[in-house]
Parts: sequence; C-alpha cells; structure tokens
Amino acid sequence: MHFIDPQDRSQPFHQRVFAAVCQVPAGYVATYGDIGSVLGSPRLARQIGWALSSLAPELHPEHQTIPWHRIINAQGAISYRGDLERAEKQLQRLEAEGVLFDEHGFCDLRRHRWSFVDQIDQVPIKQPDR
DNA sequence: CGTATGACTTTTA
DNA sequence: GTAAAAGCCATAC
Repeated sequence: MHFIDPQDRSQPFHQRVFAAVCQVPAGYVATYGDIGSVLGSPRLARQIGWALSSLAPELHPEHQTIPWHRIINAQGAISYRGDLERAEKQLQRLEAEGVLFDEHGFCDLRRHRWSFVDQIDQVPIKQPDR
C-alpha cells in the first residue's frame, strides 16, 4: 500500500498520495498542501482531497490502514464538503490521537503539524500507529 | 480532444 | 477575525 516512494512519478497519483499520508504518525496532522509538497507541488492540494475522497470505507475497505483522517486544511480545520458523517468520524479519530479542536473547529497546527522535512533530514521518528 | 468537478490555498477586501 | 474570488491540476465524461 504505502511501500512506494511518494515522489516516484511513475506510480499512480493516488498511490503516491496514500504513501505520503502514511508517513504522518498518530498525534500529528498534515495539510492537503503539505502532502502536495511531498509529491512535488503545494498546488496539488485540491487533487489530494480528490484522491482521499476515493478512500471511503464503503468503496475501499482494504485501505483502512491509511490514516486519511490526519489530513486537514491549511486553516487547521476539518474539510467537510458535504460529507458530515465522514467529518465527524475524522474529528473523533483525531481527538482520540490527542489532536484537540476548539469550539470553532480549529486545532493548533503549530503543535500538531507534521514536518516532512525534519523527517527526511533528521529524526527517523517512531510511528506509534501502523 | 474540451469541459466540468472538487476532503484546497492564497490573496484581497 | 470572516468571506468572496481566482488559481490550481488530476480525473471523469
């Protein structure tokens, strides 16, 4: 599933997205733009959301190991776009991992935002999940 | 092929 | 702080 290199352009786009998402450990979040940056461009943000939307459990039960819930928008909030049920599940999962949201639906990105750069350059941080 | 559609982001007011 | 608009680009049709 996430054995491929997110930057390997020969791989299908959604597979690269999943590979990058799997690098975010529990207790952290990443923005759609962050994942896009890992793949090569922060402008891919919208396409990241598109790829994740195909992860609906009804559609792909085999992909439940992918921590899709750790991807939120640049405001530090969960993106709804029509699917309230999914958003509530996402909120529940994140808070269970220690990422708390205030009454306006925002979390502290400065504290929980995963740094892919640090991961590559230095600390091979343990992954509590997976 | 051209057009439409987004789990988005940034800028601007 | 919020809201609207423009830009974005991989897919779907």
